[in-house]
Amino acid sequence: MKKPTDTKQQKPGSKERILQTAVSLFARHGFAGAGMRELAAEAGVNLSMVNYFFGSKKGLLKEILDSFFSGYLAIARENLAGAGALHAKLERFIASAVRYFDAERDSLIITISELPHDDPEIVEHKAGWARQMVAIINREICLPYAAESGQLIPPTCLAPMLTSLMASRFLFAPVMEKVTAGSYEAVNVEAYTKMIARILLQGLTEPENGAVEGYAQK
Amino acid sequence: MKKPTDTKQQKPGSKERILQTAVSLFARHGFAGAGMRELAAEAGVNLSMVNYFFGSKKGLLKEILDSFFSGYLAIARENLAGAGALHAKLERFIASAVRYFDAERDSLIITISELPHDDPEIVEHKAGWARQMVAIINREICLPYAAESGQLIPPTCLAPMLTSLMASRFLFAPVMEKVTAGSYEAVNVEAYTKMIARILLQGLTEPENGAVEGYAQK
Amino acid sequence: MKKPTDTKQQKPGSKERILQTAVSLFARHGFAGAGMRELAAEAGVNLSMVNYFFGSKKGLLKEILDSFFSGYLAIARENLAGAGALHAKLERFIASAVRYFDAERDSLIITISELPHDDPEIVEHKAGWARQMVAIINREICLPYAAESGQLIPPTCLAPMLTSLMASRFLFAPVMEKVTAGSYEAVNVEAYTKMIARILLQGLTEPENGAVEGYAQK
Amino acid sequence: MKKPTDTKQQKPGSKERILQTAVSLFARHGFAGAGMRELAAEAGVNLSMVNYFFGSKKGLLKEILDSFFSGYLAIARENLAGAGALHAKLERFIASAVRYFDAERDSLIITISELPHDDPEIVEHKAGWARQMVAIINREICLPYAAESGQLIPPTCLAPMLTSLMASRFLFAPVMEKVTAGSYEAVNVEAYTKMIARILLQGLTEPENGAVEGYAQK
DNA sequence: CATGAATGAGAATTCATTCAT
DNA sequence: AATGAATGAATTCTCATTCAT
Repeated sequence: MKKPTDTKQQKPGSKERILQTAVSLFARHGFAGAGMRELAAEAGVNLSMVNYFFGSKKGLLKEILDSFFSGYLAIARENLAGAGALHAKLERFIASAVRYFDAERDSLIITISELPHDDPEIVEHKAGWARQMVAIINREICLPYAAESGQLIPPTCLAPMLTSLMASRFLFAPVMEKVTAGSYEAVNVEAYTKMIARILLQGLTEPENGAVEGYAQK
Repeated sequence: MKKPTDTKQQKPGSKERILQTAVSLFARHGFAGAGMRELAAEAGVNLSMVNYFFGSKKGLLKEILDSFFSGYLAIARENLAGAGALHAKLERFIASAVRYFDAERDSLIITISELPHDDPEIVEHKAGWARQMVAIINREICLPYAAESGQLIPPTCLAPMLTSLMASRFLFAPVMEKVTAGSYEAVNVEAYTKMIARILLQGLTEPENGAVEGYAQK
Repeated sequence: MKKPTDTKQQKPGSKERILQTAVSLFARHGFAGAGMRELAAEAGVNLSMVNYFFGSKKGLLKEILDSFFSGYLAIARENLAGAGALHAKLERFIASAVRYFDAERDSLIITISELPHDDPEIVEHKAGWARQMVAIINREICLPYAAESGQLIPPTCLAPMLTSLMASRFLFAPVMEKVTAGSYEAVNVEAYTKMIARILLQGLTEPENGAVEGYAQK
Repeated sequence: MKKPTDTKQQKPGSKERILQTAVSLFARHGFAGAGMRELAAEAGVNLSMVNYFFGSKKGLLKEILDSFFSGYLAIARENLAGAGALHAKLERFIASAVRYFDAERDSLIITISELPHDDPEIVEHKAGWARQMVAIINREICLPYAAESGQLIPPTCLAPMLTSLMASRFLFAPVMEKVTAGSYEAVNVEAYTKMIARILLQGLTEPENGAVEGYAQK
């Protein structure tokens, strides 16, 4: 029945298409605000297929969260673990994470936006991932930092701070685009990464070197 | 005939009660995820009264956003404007803003969580407030900072960064509470404020003085 | 939206204003389709006033029906009763009735459109008026006509026919205006009256004289 | 799995059953006055099925209007087009149309009753059909009649007149039944058709032949 | 006369999900 | 793997009406 030459037949990859469409839709309307009818229509798939593949709407959300968290966690592990100066590791981590956030904007938005909501099933799911993340931050940043500086920053504070700071650009994007009438993207991701790294490592005061280069000013 | 104080009416403050309940409910379930039935029940009010007072569910959201944004904006104006060293003003602003975020946790969560969603009516509403905030940040922080350091940070980047950083604790709270099994609040707001101010002003490296005091460790 | 000479205080005649607004509103949206909120707003009156004056929405409808029917009945009585040739009386009646329909378009539309609907309370109300109308038509048209021609047309057939025929222009107006793109009114009421009288008295065949004068052709 | 003897199985034809029930219900209560709950209950169908099949309440109305108009239009085309004397064609048309109106009473009532209401979406829908009807009336009646008699009757006047006249019996039926206490149907459809044809072709005056036979009086 | 708050039922529509095919 | 019909609860919002002031 399958005709590979038939252009109308693009059935292969329904599951993947549902997932991608869901990511886009949940990011745009929020999880609760997105409808499965719209999802099915936009993915070009029969409505029942969503439940067939993912069990339920929540199942879809979990898969998206899992995918995002596991990627984020992997980046943290790769860049923060091992030997090396703390500030160098942090710089590497920020660069990788921001690049990841940029590539997975929609998943990031879903994850962050759904964070405060209190569906117990979902909260526990997120907590599982967060625990791992907090452990890494604690081991690789907080403890070394306390050792060398004497200052103790709890990882349950630092992890949110770091993540929020790096995510800010993407969370606020839709509004900021309206504010600047479209020129928001003028600051590219590399410049954005440098800003964050500088602020996080040196703070806003006492700049030692010149202006950040790499982002155009219109 | 208007009496600002409580009158002898049988249902004192229905409108106010609806608003407060909505804030709590939207923060817990998200705007789309909250139902007006539940809202009415929780506020002890007839379902129709919501529409009677606020026109629609969106009207309710707008009122919440307006209230939060106007307070945030006022704090920015009060603490950032006028003479004084940049870092001192920033420190003041952070202290006030975090205190405000803490007092208005739910409204903060609603505002931040709804930021990326794309209802045109709401986006434009938020953009109006954001424009004002960006203008202040630009005038009071970005421009002075560029003058003294030569570094240019666009206000459309800095405003989200600042806000996200200060909001992180509250955004992640429900998940972090699960992670630390309830001891998240052990870090009090003052300590949190100091952390943010230090990071923002001095960065994570080159600590000059001792550990942050003021938050207990269990 | 506001008349410059008129102040906000236009309270005299609230009842009358409600009635006129209701006529217009019911004609536009149908009785069931019109809302009392809209009515109150359009009449510039507090919602409760409608019930205060008319008891209920149905009471308002009854008053409108009564007003229209009584006028129609009076015209029938005035023009059909008494001596004179049948065709002369009919001609007079048609002229008066069409003029009346034209002046009371909205009430006519309400009356005709609500005719088939089956609210028992309203049906009985209408039947009361219809009975009187049928009696007149029978006495003044059907019986004389049967006497002179031998043909018996039941008044319960003739009354609807006459009324429908004369009302057709007004019933179909909104649609016909779209059909002819606004030039529907080019045929004025006098010409329309003559057409109906001619058709009713002589039929479409065997015309004896020239074209109807009095309506412009674009 | 199918049990042909199972009387519980009444699933086939849900869509058709909804349509028929809607016709009956809209005719009884008017479009706005009819509720979809009642419709679903009466059709023995889940409430959601209405939207599933017809998209919306309006969609249902459109389908009813389309069905009625297309039948009416077909009758006009079949009976009025082609060669033959005008009066003969008219007589044929009236006979067919009245028979059609009789068979589709409810749809007729819906169509006529909703004519004056001003939902733009519906008005345009109706205007599309009316345009076609007017064109036929013009080509097949008005123009030939003007040619042979010198009298010009605009089709936008004649089409409503004809339709109203033929519809009068059905529009007024519920009220007239109350007036005559049930004997309204005594005048059967054939007699009614003859009356209309006679009036339309010869008028009420100058009867040449005897009384109309064919309707019994009980 | 007039108002504004309040009510409870009901409006149409959409929801996520299921099931038989 | 895929479809379309079906379900029943839930959605937001509007309805006509009432009542105390």
